[in-house]
Amino acid sequence: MRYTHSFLKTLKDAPKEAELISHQYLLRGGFVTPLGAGIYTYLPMGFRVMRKIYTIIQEELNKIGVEDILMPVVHPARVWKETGRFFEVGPELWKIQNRSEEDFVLAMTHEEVVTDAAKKVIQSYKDLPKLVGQIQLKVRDEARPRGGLLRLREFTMQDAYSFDKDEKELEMSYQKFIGAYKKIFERVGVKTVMIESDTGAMGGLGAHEFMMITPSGEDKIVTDGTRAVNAEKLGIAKEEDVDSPAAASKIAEFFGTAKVEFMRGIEVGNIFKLGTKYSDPQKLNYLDENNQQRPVIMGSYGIGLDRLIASIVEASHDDKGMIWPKAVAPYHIHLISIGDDEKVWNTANHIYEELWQAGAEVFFDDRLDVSAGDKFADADLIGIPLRVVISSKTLNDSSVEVKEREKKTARLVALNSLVDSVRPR
RNA sequence: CGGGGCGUAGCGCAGCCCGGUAGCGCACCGCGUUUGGGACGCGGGGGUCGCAGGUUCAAAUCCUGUCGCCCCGACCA
Repeated sequence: MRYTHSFLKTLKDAPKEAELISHQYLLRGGFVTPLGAGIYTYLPMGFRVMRKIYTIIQEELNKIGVEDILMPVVHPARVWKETGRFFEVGPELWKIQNRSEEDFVLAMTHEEVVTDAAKKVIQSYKDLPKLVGQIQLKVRDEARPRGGLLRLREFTMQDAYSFDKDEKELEMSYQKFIGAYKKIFERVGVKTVMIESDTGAMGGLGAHEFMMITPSGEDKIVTDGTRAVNAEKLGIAKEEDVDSPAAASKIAEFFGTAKVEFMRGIEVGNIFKLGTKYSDPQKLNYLDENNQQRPVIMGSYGIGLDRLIASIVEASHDDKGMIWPKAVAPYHIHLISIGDDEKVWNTANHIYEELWQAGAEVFFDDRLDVSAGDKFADADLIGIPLRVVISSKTLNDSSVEVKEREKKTARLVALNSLVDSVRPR
């Protein structure tokens, strides 16, 4: 893509509503733009990052046997009434009515819908186990959206579901997802810790969360160095509570020690052993080897994509802008031409075409009336991992400048070996 | 939902206290000079001052209501 053709517009000043660094840079860099509180449009740069993450998640889940499906965002209230969550969940569940005043809900999550679909597939122990998943919008009437992409009213989530015949098999599915999630977070460049958590409105037998540790996170974590737990599970609301007498007994009971540390994190993923929480009320049963009806044992597994994008920026930036890990960067290469010299211009255009043909995704700052400093500042802000600069300064020696976003210094590469040296492998 | 803050051009802000024909920087348009770290000169375009009432000869400014956005807390799959 050429800058002059792109829908991109960068900002020098961050909009005043943005406090978190990820929020500021994503707005300034033209990755997203707000429509309302907790509701965002993904602009081309941001959407490219979203699609990179989408693909990585799908690849890793497919590897453990998850099949991709796509469930609706508008749900007839029927299934939510079957499980009782229509009445239990509270105002976060976005309820709507159609013209006939029939109740519908917007997809806060998809357990009910996937369970309903599974009834048509799973009848026998021979139909188990099964793993399905999707990447789809979730809609929640959040009391307070916040932190840019950290807490949204409408967001994109990967959610997958396991169906097993007993808890032992569920544990195997659960472990598969833990493995896949660790690979996903590693590939997108986010360091996470897995902690024990409450099951909340999801219900079930147990749950874990994947946390990226950062002071800007809204979740609180207590750890003794080996195990970690969501502070809310211990009834701890803030850091000072860790030292309170009320918390002491719970901490001792959970960890077997009083020496614990308090941290903050962003919850980028969560996994639940649902058990029969949904299969019981929705009557998702199977016939076992002895002709006995048994409820299917379920698990659910989710990653918030928007939140993950914000987390990557929180984890990887400097005072000039974002620094995207290669795997999720909107483009591989940020190509810049300096000045309006004809030879520079022709060379840059030629390189642009060659790089695309070589399989590199290239963003070309082809503006002729913009100063070098302006272009460098934009490149640093947008944070594409590799920068290639074409200017008469180096072109006279038949070389071009190449610089990694995370490095301070550039290197010169011979023009005739450039494409081969910077193409993605 | 409680507490606090803010709504003036795409973005950042001043003007409001003390009412009198709306201003600055960035961005944008034209011409020219520039081009290795957010260039310069000259000339331009863009605003129902969030919205609705009220007070007044006159309201961005004062009063009332309302909507929106942000932050803290409660809540949070």
